Amino acid sequence: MQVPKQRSGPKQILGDLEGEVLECVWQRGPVSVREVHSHLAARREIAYTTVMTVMSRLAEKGLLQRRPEGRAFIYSASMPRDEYWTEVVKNFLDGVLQGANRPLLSHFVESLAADDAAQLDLLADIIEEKRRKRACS
Amino acid sequence: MQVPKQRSGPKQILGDLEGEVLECVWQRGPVSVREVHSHLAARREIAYTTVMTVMSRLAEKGLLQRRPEGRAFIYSASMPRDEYWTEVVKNFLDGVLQGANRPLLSHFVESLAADDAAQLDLLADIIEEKRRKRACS
DNA sequence: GACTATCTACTACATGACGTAGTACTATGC
DNA sequence: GCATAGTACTACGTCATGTAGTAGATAGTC
Repeated sequence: MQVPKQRSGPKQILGDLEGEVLECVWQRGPVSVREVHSHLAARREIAYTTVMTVMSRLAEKGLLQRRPEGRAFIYSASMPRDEYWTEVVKNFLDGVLQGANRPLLSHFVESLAADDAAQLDLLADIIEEKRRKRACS
Repeated sequence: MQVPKQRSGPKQILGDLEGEVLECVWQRGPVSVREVHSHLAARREIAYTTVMTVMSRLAEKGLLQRRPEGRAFIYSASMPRDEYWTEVVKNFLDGVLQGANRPLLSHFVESLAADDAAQLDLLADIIEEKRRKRACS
């Protein structure tokens, strides 16, 4: 039995191409449509106007900002990658962590430790802090 | 600037009605379409066949299982709520926690503590465990 | 000026997911 | 036979996303 797959990375709550575009803007921005298109087209065929439409829609959604420069628009991300992800995770966790159980927390810690053991230490520090703060109130 | 809203609860990766149906099956299952329909219809107008379709689709997706009983089907959830949520969160976090940073972790801990301070202790325990395990290897 | 390249605005289509729900058919009970 | 109950089948609308062509305007080059 397969649980429906959550998408990962910036694609989380965006379409695949949207996520790819956003990632590109984070890495290279401020950028024009042409630049993003060049970058994407290096790997596959995609029409210029497809890229342009997606960027325009992302701007409508507020994830990208744009300013005119000559005849073109220059796009930048509306928030840094870290900030975006913090918000995404925040929203997700706020809805889910009520009644978190041990297997869930266990998995969370494992995911963290798998990447970088320093994260575990960081998390432990944060928790100590919070518990200290709690003990004082 | 508003980050697109993540949906919360069982609705996370399902539609609204799908999530509601799944929740109903968890609470009352094994159930027939009629029972789920009665429960949902208590609060608003909804056609029997709408409920039936949604349940049928959830079964196709593998989230519900069904067995014939007389002319009807009896539906059950394919996995318990906890298990489902663990999987959902697992998939989400696996894609996101690479390069987790301090603000993100801070928020995570805060979300946890806001609900139930016991969770913080539980998490601290789990971390200690993992760090001990790490120190032994 | 003509031509070419570049860019956006405008437009449109397809697909899939989801919610919605009626109709037809069948089986069962009275 | 009639009424009820249940599924199969069917269909439609909306929305999000990916896809991309065309038209028109602008700028640069010859």
